[in-house]
Amino acid sequence: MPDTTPEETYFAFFTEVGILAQLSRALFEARLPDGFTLSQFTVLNHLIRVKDGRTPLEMARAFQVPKTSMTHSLAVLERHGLIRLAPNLQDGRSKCVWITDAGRTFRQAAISGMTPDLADLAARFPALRLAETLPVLTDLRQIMDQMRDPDPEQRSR
Amino acid sequence: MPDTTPEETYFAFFTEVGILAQLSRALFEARLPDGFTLSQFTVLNHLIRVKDGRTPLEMARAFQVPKTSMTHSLAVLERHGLIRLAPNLQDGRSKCVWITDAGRTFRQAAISGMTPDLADLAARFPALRLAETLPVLTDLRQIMDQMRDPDPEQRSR
DNA sequence: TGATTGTAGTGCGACATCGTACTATATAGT
DNA sequence: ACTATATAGTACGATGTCGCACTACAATCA
Repeated sequence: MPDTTPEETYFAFFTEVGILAQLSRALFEARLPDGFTLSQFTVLNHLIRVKDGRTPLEMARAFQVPKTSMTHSLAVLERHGLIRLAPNLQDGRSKCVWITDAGRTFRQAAISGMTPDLADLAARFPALRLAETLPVLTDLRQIMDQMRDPDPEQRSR
Repeated sequence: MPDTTPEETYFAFFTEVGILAQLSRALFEARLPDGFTLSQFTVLNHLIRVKDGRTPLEMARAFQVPKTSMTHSLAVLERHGLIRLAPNLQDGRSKCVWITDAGRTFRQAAISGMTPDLADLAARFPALRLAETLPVLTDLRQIMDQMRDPDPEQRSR
């Protein structure tokens, strides 16, 4: 291909990333019970991978979503008994999010359900090729994270 | 890091891709007029990059979204005069989607608006590093595309 | 301590996404 | 041609996303 400007490269890159995100979302959601959402699973996963006991706002920031969206996701998860919202003893305005046993079970079941799909994928496309790109993706993500509007207010995204 | 299974690599990869998609979406939408959506811009962009005159269903498949979502996006774009829906002479059930001059202008303006952000990004993170990952992303996307449920019905995603 | 300002979470409304069910047209089988 | 089946698009309703505005509490400062 002829000359490609850096901007065009970024444009193409984000286009691919967007499509891949959509495809993987579909893949994952197909393995979740009924109408559970990827965001809901992602929250549960975060509570285990990172740590639970954090506040909703901290989690909203971690996921780059507005806090109102996080409120909604947490409400759904709590309604299903997958998390528990406890008062924050350090801050009366705030809360702490804890995953329940049911939540752990749910997450584990979801992961078990997806693993065959991922294995299938890995059989057709070597994970090593992906592993090579991971550092690039991570670095870019961190840079974009720093660049994003440091708006101290409302919006987290 | 210790042993990593291929499934874990895929899991981590999709996690990064998801976050990057979210960050780039925010970046792009911040440059679109009022309440325009990334999906709407993406449709316009597709009409120029690929070709207009296609049917809504073809476009829904290209974007991996359900046809009802495409109906909605097209309705919004048509209401704003950015596209035109013409009857399909080859198939009375169908339609053809054409971009209007206003649509071309809108897309060009949107791209111009984003270019500085991308240039800014490119200044902090070399586009070349991204370019190296592009073939991997494209290959994976194509494979996932082939794998996806060839459900002849309803759902396109 | 009282007043001001900042922050965490939520109620609400607008809009996007998408599954179900329906209509209109096309295609296949006889 | 006639019937059965498949397909393109849409109306509608349920739910997710998110901006705005509000309340409760915290932190700062005099």
